[in-house]
Amino acid sequence: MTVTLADVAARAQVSPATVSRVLNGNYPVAAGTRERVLRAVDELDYVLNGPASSLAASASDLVGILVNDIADPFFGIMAGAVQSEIGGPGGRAGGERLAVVCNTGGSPERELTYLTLLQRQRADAVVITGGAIEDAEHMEALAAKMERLTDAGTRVVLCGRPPAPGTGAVALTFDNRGGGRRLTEHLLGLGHRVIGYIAGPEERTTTRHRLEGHRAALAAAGLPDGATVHGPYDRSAGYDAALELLRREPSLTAIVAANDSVALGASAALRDTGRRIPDDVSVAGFDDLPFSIDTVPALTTVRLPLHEAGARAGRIATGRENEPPGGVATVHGELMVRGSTAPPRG
Amino acid sequence: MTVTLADVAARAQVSPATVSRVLNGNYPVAAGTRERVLRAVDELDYVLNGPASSLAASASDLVGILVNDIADPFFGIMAGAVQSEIGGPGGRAGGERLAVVCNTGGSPERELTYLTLLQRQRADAVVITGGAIEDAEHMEALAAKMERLTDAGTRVVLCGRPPAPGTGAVALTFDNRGGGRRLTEHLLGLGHRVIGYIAGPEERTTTRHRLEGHRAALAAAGLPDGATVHGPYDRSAGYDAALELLRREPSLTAIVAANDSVALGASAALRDTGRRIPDDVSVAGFDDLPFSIDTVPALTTVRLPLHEAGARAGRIATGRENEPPGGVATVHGELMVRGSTAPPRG
DNA sequence: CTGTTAGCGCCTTCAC
DNA sequence: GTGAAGGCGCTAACAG
Repeated sequence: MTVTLADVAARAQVSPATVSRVLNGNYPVAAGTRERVLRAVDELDYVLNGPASSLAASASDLVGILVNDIADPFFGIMAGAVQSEIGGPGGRAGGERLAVVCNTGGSPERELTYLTLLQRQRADAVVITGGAIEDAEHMEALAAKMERLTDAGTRVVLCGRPPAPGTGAVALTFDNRGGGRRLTEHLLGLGHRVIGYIAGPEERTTTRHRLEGHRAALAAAGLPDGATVHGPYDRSAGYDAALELLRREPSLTAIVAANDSVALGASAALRDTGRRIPDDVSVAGFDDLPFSIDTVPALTTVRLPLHEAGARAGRIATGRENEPPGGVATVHGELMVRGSTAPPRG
Repeated sequence: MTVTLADVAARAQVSPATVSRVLNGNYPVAAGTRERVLRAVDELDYVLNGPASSLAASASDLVGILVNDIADPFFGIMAGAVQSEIGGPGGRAGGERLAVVCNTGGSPERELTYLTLLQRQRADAVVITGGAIEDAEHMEALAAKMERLTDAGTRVVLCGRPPAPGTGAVALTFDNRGGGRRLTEHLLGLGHRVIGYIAGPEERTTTRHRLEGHRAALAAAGLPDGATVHGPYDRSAGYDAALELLRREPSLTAIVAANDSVALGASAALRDTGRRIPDDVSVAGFDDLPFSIDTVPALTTVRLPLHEAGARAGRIATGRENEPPGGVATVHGELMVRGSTAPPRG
């Protein structure tokens, strides 16, 4: 008993094709006819059948967005930005595209599964956010999957992830290495010599690059690698890791965290153990999430233009912006020096 | 070109119908046959055509989630929880649902537009998060739309929004009024008598209920309404509003904010104007977002079980949990007393 | 500018 | 347990 295009056509006394043309707006239709059709649509309260259109046109208005965790503002900001740019005119059937957000939880299998699901939906485009997992087998499977997607006409854009050559995917890479390096250079410049590092999970490009940047700065200053602890990118991991660092290196005067959430946890651990920031220990994060400016003292960090990057990814994904030369663009971070870092005592 | 079900059938030497049955797993198929089919699927790298299945089966595996702003953890947490329960990857073929997250930005029109888009996709279910807009015309249009959705078999679940009687939608309502009341009672108990209130945008149920709870507590204590400023639910609005409150009511000893982000901004304003929290002014928020425990001092607030509520909404939306009696359940908040509130000086 | 004619790829009664 | 047909609702050539 659902209303179909044919019903609308009958009521408007035109052919189904004409109704389709009016609804998709990509074909010339006489104003009077259009008027009649739209009125019929309204009167019958007709809603186009998406699956049927997609099947017939072999194209859908779905855009997939892969994120590690949508509850994490790092991903939420990018996802929101992508979304804000994928709609608008130019698309089919009113030009309204829908964002399918997929939480991978950082799991390689789910990443692949979601891409298959998106492929099944014949998604118009896919934006994959966040760093990649550095497992040879998975990388290969992922590359194959991305290649199949691009072959099928689905635009694939990596946002905050290194390029995947040969897959046809466009990459907006974050300069995690450079940001990590500048951050540590800042601490070295303040006079710190014993710096603990709380890294993210192993086997992730983001983790590795930020750590490499940190160590590059140390090496350039003639210093050896400091104590390092790995853990998830969340607050409680930062808390635990800070305690561990303090145990292993009681003389440290600064802690660099892999991201702001981790830095938040580390700060709490320092406070809970009676240390003051930055008087006793300086703390720095990465990303500059919104809350970072409101910590006390405000967090020194590296600002990543997450919104801008996501928006650009969305535009490229929907063909509203040309892809960067070579399909790769690097997005740089900006060092934000705030109150949580200061010269060491003594 | 693209591999279809028929290709798989040919390779496995069975009929298309059999392949369909294997893939959907809902009909008995001989083990040997299934084996052959799955091998063919694998060899041909076949991926089901979602739109085609949806059309034929007149059902899709898409679940819509409406949020005001996915970059806001309040919504991100709920969206993530819904997603974790709707049966994404991990299950067998057929039970894999995708979440379509729609950012309404709090706009009534976009809310309706997205619902229409979801209806067009023949979404399996729709979860609408966050408070409702209290505009008669919009409420009516929204109710009509929800009714049409439920009539078409789409389950509609409201998460953190008052019930919409007669629409067939299930509601998990937040007890904003009760939470707001308990929070203010806490401040009154500490001895505060001049309390400023930073409310959310007008014409939203969440705003109104929290404010009503606040005023109910004041009234019960025989106190008149205090100074109130309305604004968006974000940090900068809180900053500005706090300055405005201080101007209008220099003697206030406490500020209650409509939510934690607003409280964060208000706190910053207090600090920037040389006031100490809670010594000079107590501050309280609402929601207990993850960052709230890490502010200094930690924020007194009302904890809303966002994850639990979202997860439950997801289960109800996918029929894995029965709907509550009468289609309505109230979710209560918990007062979290922390360091940002203390007795007023003097 | 508008109607006619074929499918798009799959699911789903029916038979066997 | 499996195959054969019909149709889901729409779009996209073609004509006219």
